[in-house]
Amino acid sequence: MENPSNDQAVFTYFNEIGIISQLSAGLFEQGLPEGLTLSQFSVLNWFVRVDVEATPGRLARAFQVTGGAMTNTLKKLESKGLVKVEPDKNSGRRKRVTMTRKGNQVRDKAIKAVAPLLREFAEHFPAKKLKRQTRQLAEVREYLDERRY
Amino acid sequence: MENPSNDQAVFTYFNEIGIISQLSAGLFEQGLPEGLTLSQFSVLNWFVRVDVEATPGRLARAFQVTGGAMTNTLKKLESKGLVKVEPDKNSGRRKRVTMTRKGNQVRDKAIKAVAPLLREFAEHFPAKKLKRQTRQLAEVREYLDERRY
DNA sequence: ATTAAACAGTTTAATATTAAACAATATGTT
DNA sequence: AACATATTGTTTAATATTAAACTGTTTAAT
Repeated sequence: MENPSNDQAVFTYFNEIGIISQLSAGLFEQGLPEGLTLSQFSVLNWFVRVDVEATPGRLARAFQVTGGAMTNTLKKLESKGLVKVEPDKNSGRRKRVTMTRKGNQVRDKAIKAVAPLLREFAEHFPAKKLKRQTRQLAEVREYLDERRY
Repeated sequence: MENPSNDQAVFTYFNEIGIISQLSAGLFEQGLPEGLTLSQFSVLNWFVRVDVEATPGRLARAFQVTGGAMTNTLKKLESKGLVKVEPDKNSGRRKRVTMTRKGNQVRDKAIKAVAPLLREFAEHFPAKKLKRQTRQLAEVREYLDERRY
C-alpha cells in the first residue's frame, strides 16, 4: 500500500456523492407530478434549457445514460403525451424528439412542485457556496467522463 | 416564480452529483474482483473501517438503503462466502453479520485493484481540496438525511 | 458499384433498488 | 399476565438501468 489513507479519502468522497445522489433523487421524485421520474423530468427540463429538439442519442449523451435507457425514458414520456418522437426527414436512422405543449405544462407544474424543496435547500446552502461546489463537481464530472472508455 | 435561477442552480448541483455517482460507480465496478458490486464492496470495506460485526439493519442505515436492499446484498456476499450471517444469541429477531477470512482477502484484493484508479484521481484532485469538498458534501448529506421522513 | 465499417436506435436478459406487505420477536402499558 | 405496538428482517412486485445482441441506415474505401 502506497498511500492507503488517501485512497480512503477518495473513496469516502465518492461514497458521500453516491448517498446524496440517492437521497436527492428520492426527495425530488416524491414531489413530481404525473408519476414523473427524475430522468423523465430531466429530459423535459432539457428541452426548456438547452434546445427545442433533439435526437435520442444526443439526450443519452447529455445525461450520460445508455441508448437503451433513453429509449425507455422517451417511451414513457411519449405514452404520457409529453414528447413527440418522429422519424428524421433527412436521415433514416435518426429520430427527432420534441416536447409537446402538454409536456411544457407538466414541466412547469413539476418546477412549481419542487420549488419549495429547492427554496428550503437554498436557505441552508447559499447560492454562492452552491455554485462554487457545482464548479468543483463539474471538474470531477468532466474528468470522469474523459477517463472512461 | 420567486427565484427561478436559484432553483436552476440547485437543480444543476444535484444533476452533477447524480452523473458523478453514476460514472464513478461504473468505473469502480469495472475494476472490482469476484464480480463484486460497489454495494458489496462497500459492505466488506465497512467491516474493516468501522466494526467487525453488524446487524443487517445497522448496515442498511449506514449506507442509506432499504432493508430489502441490504438483505439482497448480504445474500450475494454470503453466497460468495465473504460474510457469515448468524442468528443473534441475545435476540431472536436480530442477526449477526461478520466478514469471513475470504471476505477479508477479497476486500484486500479489491482495494489493490482499484488503487491505481484512486491514485490517478488523487493526482488530478489533491487530497486537501478533496477533503474540503467531502466536508461540504457531508453537510449536504446530513441535511438531506434529516430532511426526509 | 460493392462491400466493409461506422452509426443510430431498439430489444432482450440480467440486476440492484424501492415500497409495501409480511412474519417473527421484543417491548411497554394496563 | 395479556395485548397492543414497535422493531428486525425477509419477501414480493415493479421499475430504471446496464451490457450485449440485433436491425436498419449511412459513410467510406477500393
